[in-house]
Amino acid sequence: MKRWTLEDIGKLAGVSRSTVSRVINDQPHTSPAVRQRVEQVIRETGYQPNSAARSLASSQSRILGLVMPSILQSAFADPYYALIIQAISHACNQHDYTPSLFLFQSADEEAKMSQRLVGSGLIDGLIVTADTIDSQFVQMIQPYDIPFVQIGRPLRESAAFISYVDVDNEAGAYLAASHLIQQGYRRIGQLATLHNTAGHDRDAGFRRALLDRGLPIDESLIALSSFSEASGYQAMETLLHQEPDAVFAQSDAIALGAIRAIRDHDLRVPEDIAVVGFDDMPLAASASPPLTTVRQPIARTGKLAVESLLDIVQTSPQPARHIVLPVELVIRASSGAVS
Amino acid sequence: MKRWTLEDIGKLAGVSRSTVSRVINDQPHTSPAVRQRVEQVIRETGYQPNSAARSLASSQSRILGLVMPSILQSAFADPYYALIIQAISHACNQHDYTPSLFLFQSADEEAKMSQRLVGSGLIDGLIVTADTIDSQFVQMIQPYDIPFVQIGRPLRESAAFISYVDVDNEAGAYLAASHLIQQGYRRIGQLATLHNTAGHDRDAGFRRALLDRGLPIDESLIALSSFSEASGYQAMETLLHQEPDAVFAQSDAIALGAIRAIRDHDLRVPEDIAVVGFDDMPLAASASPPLTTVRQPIARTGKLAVESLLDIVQTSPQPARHIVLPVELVIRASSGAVS
DNA sequence: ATTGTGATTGGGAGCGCTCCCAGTCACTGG
DNA sequence: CCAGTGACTGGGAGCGCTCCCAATCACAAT
Repeated sequence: MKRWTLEDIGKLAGVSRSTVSRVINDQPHTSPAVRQRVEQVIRETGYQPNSAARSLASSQSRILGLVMPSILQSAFADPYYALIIQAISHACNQHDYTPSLFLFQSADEEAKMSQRLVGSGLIDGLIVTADTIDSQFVQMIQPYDIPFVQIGRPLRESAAFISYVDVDNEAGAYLAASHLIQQGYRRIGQLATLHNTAGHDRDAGFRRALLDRGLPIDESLIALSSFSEASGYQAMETLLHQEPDAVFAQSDAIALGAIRAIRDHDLRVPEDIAVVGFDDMPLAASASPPLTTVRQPIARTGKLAVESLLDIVQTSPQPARHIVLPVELVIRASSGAVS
Repeated sequence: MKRWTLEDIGKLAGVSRSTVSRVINDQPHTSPAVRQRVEQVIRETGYQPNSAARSLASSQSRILGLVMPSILQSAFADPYYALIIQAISHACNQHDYTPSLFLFQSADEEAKMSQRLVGSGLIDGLIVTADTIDSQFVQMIQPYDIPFVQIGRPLRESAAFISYVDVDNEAGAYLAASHLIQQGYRRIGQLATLHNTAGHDRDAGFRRALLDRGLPIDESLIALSSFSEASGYQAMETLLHQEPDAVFAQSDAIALGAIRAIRDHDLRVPEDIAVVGFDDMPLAASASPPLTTVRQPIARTGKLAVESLLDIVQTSPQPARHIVLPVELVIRASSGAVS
């Protein structure tokens, strides 16, 4: 299978390299007749432009980097990442961009790779799921003027200069907690992760809901967890000593772990303890009992991250944009509201 | 931050473009003194070779494609994929390659993208997690002589000409079933997925174990599932009617779903029904009860896939290589062998 | 018929690298 | 002392595209 070049195609179609290029790039100034002939030849030959040559000449690679810094290592198994990766991949496909993956296993690897990442022109832009460590990684890439957007609000004050896409974690947690309060629960616990801004914001929303309804905030009812099922299980076991009548888990994985812990201690959900999660993962609907949770639009998040990034890549520098997507409460059996 | 070129660096170090190139690519025929001076300048300037130019001149992109065809869509949330992606990413980092992700949402997208994928020279090689649909995708890319390896044995007879890395699914299932038999269970069910070769091989191992011990194979004790927790739950509910005393689930996710179903029906694991899974996902150890399962070396699978692929990329055509990794049975409480 | 206008078209000049060959240099052996 | 031998080094010639400008052409206006 021969490797065709623009010149070859031009020769076959009886036109010049330039004209073929115009046809391929959908540029104006080509007569319909010529265009058609060229397209015909391209179809017949199965010609594909060489991407290296394109990149070199245009200094655009049409590759986007998807960066997940080292901290996430353990949490990476959370289906959230699978979904966000899927969404980003799909958006890239649609825009004829290629997503490349950069998972760092250690700070060293992170430092070494990020140099190469931004200096070599390999990628046109970066999507960073940063969380806690944005400080390091983002600061490292700042000097290079490479376009990037974060998924999730950055922790640092530099946030104003950084474009990001996030969901309204605070409002979501507020909804979740309010719902529990409305159901009549009073000793409402929280399984919190303060590792990242999502965790902080959810914590803030939780507290605001309690305050709004005049409930006291009992710190002993807040147990720390990380974003995993196993960790949720452990945190819930601790929390059980405080005898909560309901619990807001900062993610569905945590909630599932909590439910397992509750049941292992011969208590029932929601009769003894109601549970609300966050994320609305596919598993939430089919859990036992079906999980009341805050649905966040993961697919939209990924899509918007790609599209914002492309906007920045394709136009000149522009002010940072901050997108915050709404969330909604999905009420199922685990919070006692439906039988 | 200036974009340096080889020529710039050469000028600064008082040598030619070619010499700098030799230093960067670790080629011989450069005096230590010169080499050192050049390296010094590179360090000071933070020079990074332009990858587009490199690719164009060398016709090597140092990018590897990771392809997950459309069928997997739904199953993608299985932590297996997160782990394999992590392993591949890590191996790529180590070898200075960049992994790019190609997830196809539909057969159309698959067809359209795969053209671009193999024709444009964007990638040096492909890792395909193919399963059922290998027939289509692999056949599509065969004509282009692009190097690729599959993860998981191909279904088709063309298997002999395709390089792959797989785990010994048959032996694993055999171990699992034998273990149950040895524990004294007799009505042993299976939650099977026949979607891919892994499923077929596990089924084969399961049957061989029963035959070897002189147990009858009762088809009504085999329920079909796909690779998800929810699906495992449903399949187990069906299987419950047959009153098995033990069940082999073809994946941990399925096993977890099965356990949930069993408990929802007020039965106990392992007292009423013993459960064995497959994969040894992180969750398996911390499940309730901890899950007896077949551990497969996912990280090694990914690493070997990358390394086999690089072997093919970097050397001339060679016979297809078939790697089958061993698995081991990890005995925990869910099979009744330990309290 | 002549000039002007805008839409098309062709080709030169790179993009920054690798590959290859020819040239340079210091030594060696005859 | 000179050809012969290596180890180095420099620079030409692309890789296959995009970008830009000059050239061409058809057609309308003068």
